[in-house]
Amino acid sequence: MQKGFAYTKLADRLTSIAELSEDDLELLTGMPCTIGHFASHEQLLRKSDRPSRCCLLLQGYLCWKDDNDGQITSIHVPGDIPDLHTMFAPRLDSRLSALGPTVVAFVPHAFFEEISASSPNLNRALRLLQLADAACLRNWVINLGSRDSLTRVAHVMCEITARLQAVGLARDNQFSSPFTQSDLASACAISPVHANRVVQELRRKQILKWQSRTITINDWPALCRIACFDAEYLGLRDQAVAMRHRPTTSVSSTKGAEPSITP
Amino acid sequence: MQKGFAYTKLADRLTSIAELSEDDLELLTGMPCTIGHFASHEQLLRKSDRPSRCCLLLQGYLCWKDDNDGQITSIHVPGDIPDLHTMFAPRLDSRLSALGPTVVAFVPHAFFEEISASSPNLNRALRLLQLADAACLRNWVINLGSRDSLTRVAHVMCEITARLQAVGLARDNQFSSPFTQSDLASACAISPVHANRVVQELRRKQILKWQSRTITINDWPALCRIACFDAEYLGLRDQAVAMRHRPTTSVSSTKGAEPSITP
DNA sequence: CGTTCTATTGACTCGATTCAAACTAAGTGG
DNA sequence: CCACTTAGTTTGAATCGAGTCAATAGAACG
Repeated sequence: MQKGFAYTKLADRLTSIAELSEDDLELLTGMPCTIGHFASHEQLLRKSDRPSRCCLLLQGYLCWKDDNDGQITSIHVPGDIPDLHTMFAPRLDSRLSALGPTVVAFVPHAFFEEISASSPNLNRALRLLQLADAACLRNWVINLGSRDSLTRVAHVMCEITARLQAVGLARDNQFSSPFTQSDLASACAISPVHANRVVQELRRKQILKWQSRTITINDWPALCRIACFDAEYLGLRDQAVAMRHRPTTSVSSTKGAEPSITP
Repeated sequence: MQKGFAYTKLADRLTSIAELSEDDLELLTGMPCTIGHFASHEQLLRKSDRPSRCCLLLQGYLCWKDDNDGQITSIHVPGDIPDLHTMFAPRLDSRLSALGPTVVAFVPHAFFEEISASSPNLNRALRLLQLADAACLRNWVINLGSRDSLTRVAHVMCEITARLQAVGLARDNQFSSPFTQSDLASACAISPVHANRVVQELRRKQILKWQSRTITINDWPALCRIACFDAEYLGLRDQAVAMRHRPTTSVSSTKGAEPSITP
């Protein structure tokens, strides 16, 4: 059951960026994995680790965080494989930590090697997954480099929302936010105090709500406008297509409700 | 002659990050390319382009620059292939421009596909080249996100120096700087005026000289200290090894002197 | 039901931006 | 070869966005 869940998450993500055949999806069902649960701020990978498996995020949020200053350099949502690059270069220069409670499927590097060798489609999809991460990084540089704090925060909100939606979550513009305002501040490279003031401004403008660990985007167009957000860099295909193999389910209900997997 | 020059640049760069056999190097010599010259601030790739070839930088500097705000997200030195990712996803989200006059070898995507298929070593080397770019991006995020202007500028200086040295340039801690202080400012996400003040501070502290389009690092250890620079993220192998197939030449003389290639 | 983590508020400070002007180097054409 | 033009660098003064510090309020958790 959990393995089937892991399969679904990966399939959703890969089909959001590349076209896969029925055979490709069939190959994915053979994915071996073990499930791991992590508490908020727990570290999945440290700088010294030399992993031989990847982390496929199933539920919650992960982030890459610099060892020295705690700067968050990327945020990941279910379906992502934040450490896919460890297949080719196992060296790490920062740590992978959980933002809120998370569920992860550990998949041996070997599996991805196999499917890359067997299917050109899957090989391409995995490469695009890596490129999407790189594109996000470039966008993150732009965000920190040339936008004021309000725009930055809005942009991070937009990115999270869009990426969740690409894998069938947050369809109603609402998603769970188990992370703190300090986490948001680390992502936007502003102080926690100022992050709070910006969030309040977004609330005052009726653009979003953030209460009881849930964020609701009330005015998506306005948020995008403030954020200068253009989803193109995410490399997503037509989103309707992306969900084709998986009819709409209750997944889109509030707080990122999911098949419950408890530790 | 020029083709041989292009071969050398690529070989230097690839051996700086991966071990290659004699056969691998032999394969590289078959690289087809056409040479292109560009003036300062000229654009090699625009957002709308869908290239079928890569740019191997032979001389000078290239940078990726955001279309909207001009933020520089990465800087490239000879031996780099800034647009290697266009092989897999030809979409661009920013523009590739020259920082100062540059010489570039255009290499068809097909060539890299061929050598990746023929040699696992080369395949790995090219993947590492992409990963090194991603690591630089992550580092760039940290630079903009959590360091003050002096540290940022120092860090960019360190990165350029280290990357030049990895391919046998700037061995005497001196290199040509055809870019302006405004370019440096765009890279560090500070105002041109402030960039100037920071450069002056580095000069006053006797850490570097910057005159007649040449930068000389007088106090490398001090610069690294200010910059919090640790070259590990560049993914370089032992630098002595990297240059093994190419005995020291006059390349290391001042101002990045090179076999002259004129338009 | 207290402890702890998170969010909120106000006052003060500071790094960096902006604007404007002056200065210098590097081309360009007569 | 010099006068003119243009691009780049340098300087000072005023301003502002964001950080810091410190104290309070509120929510979550055992």
